Amino acid sequence: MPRNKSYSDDLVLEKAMNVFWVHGYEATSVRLLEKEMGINQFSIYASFKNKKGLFINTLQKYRQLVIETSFQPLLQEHAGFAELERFLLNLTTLKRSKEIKKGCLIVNTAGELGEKDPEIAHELNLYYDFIRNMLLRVLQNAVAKKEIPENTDVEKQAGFFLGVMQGVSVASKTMDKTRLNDFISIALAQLK
Amino acid sequence: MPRNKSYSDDLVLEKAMNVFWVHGYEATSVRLLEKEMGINQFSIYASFKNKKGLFINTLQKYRQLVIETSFQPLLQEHAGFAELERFLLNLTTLKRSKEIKKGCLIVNTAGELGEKDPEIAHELNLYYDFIRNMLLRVLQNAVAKKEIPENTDVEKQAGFFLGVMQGVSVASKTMDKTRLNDFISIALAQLK
DNA sequence: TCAATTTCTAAGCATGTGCCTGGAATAGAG
DNA sequence: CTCTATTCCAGGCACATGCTTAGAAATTGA
Repeated sequence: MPRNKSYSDDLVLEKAMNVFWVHGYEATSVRLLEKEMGINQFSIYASFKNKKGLFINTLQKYRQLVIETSFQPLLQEHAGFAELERFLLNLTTLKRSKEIKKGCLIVNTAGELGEKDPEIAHELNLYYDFIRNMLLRVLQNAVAKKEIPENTDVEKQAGFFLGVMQGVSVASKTMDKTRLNDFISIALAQLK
Repeated sequence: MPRNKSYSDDLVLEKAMNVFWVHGYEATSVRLLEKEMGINQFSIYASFKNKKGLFINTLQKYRQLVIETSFQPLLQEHAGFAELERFLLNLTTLKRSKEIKKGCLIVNTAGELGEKDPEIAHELNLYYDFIRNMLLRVLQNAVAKKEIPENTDVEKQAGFFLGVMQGVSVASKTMDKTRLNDFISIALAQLK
């Protein structure tokens, strides 16, 4: 009986994600969103409740998307030092593509909103925990494969590389590619 | 002949700095500024031209203030590894004081505005260049004092620690103190 | 074909935004 | 004291903000 939606929630969500990614949360207006998403304000509020609801959906979409693409090499069962190295060095070219230095949406959000909103903070923590666990597994694999010393404190190192990733995200907005590569290569070399 | 100002530019600037620090640039309204600075909007525009002008003055004030306080130990002529270590470990307690995780104003701004505005971007670069040079001198001292290996690539290391500092700034908003300490201690240990 | 049900459109709400203006208050110079 | 330059204050400007609502348009089952 009902009339059908003329748009896909998933598709417009991806467009919203890019808007938030470029402008941040506060600086993104609902007017701009409806323009870029190609749907009316009414539809935005009907599908995602309000601006914050849309943003949280956006963060979830981002996590899903990054896991499906960038993180894929690190999520392979056998991923070790080589995969970590390639992944990190890839970041420098990835983040700076399209002449727009967008950084990581999650890190941007942590920087802008921190823990001011509990729901959003929860979303950030989900992301960070996922990364920490992923890195932990990679480092354990690297130890098992004898790519890094046996006595490596993999827990600490996982936290360290999470910090490095956050640093790369903000540094990518002001550092040039060479310096970013230096930053990463030192972080990696330290694993021996 | 003129009537005298009833406020000190420097003093109200410091108050403005704290407002921008907590809320970021976009989310800080002129109404809130006049309230916290204790002066009328007219006076704000008379003294600092407009909101952006005030913000740029704020960034300069911040740089000056940080140099006079936090960076002081590192700017001593003989500052070496010990000073670097104490400085970095201090960051974790500093940034998280007052239950508010403000991070570094410059890094926050880089995250929020990136290079969207050239004047602001210039201000950020001034700050980063200053830090890089400061770190470079400290590392050179450390080499001279034989605290770290002679063949250390001090230029790269200076860039590395600048990246670490940026990472600490954003990580301080979500990581607990222990993890932050782990992050920093690994970065330091890597110097051997 | 028609009625039910949902989507969409456009207009508008109250409030907040950065910035400006006219005139009162204040202080120094003559 | 008077004149004048400057600061301060109140109010207001045009526009942007997040969000809502009434009604038209569209799609389905009966």
